[in-house]
Amino acid sequence: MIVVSWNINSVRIRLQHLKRLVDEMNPDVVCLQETKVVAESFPHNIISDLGFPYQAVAGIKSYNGVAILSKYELLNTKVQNWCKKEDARHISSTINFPDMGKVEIHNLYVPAGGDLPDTRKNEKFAHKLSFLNELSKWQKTQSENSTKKILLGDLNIAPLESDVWSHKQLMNVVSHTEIEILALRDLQNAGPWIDAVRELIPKDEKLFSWWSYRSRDWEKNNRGRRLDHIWVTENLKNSIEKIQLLKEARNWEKPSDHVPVIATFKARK
DNA sequence: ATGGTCGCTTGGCGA
Repeated sequence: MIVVSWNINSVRIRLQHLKRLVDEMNPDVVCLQETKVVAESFPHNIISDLGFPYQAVAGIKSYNGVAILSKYELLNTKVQNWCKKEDARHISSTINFPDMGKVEIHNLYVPAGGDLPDTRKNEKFAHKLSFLNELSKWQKTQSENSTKKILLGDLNIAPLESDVWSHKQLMNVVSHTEIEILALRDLQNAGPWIDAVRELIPKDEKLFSWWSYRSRDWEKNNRGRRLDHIWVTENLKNSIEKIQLLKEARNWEKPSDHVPVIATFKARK
C-alpha cells in the first residue's frame, strides 16, 4: 500500500505533474491539498484515466480544496467543516486495501495562518489555532478502537527544529512558533497519532517538504520547512516500510512549492 | 527591514 500526500497548488495546472508522480511511484492513493477548484470542475475523467476511478473531492472557488484519489473504492466519505466555515479543508474516506484491509484516511489542509503570529492582531492566525483546537477536541471524542487510521496533509506547521532551515530564525515565524507546535502536539496526542515520517527518518536529520517560490535559487539556499505530514495510528506503525519526500519534484517545470510525501506500507503478520 | 513568486482570476487575495 502506497499513500501520497501532496499540496499540488492547483490540480488543473499540474495534471502532467500528477501523471509523472503516478508513473514513477505507482501509488494506491493520492491525497491532494490546494486543488483550487470547485467539485464540478474537478478533472475527474483525466484522473480516472491515470488509474484513479475513485475520487472524493471537496472544493471552493479559487482557494483551498482537498481530494482523495484511489485505485480502490472509497467508503464512508465525509467532508468536515471547522470554525463554522465551509472552506474545503478536511475530507476522509475508508479504503479496503487488498493487503492492509480497511484503513480510514483523513486528508487535511490546515490554514496557513497569515504573517503575524498574534491571535489578537491577525485573524488568520487565530483561525489556524482554532482549527487545530476544534480538530483536537473532536479527536478526543473518537473512541479508540482497532481501526487503522492515517491522518495526512499540509498541516502548515514544522514542529521539530530539524523541520526548518533555521530554528533560531523561524521561532517567531508562523509555522514554527511554540503556540502552533503545542497545538499540533495536542492534536497528535489526541489520536494518538504517530509521525510516520520521523518514525523512519532520524529526528535530528533536516527534512523539508516545502520551499518558497520567493527564493531565486531554492535548492542552493535550501530555506525549506517540513509542513506536510503523514501520521498513523499505532496499529500501522510496524507496517511503515518506506518514507520518501520527493525533492526532485520541486525542480519539475512550473512546480508546486510543496513536494509529495510518500509512505509505503507492508502488511505484517 | 523588505521584497522576493506563484495561482486564480482580472483587481487583489492568499500562500
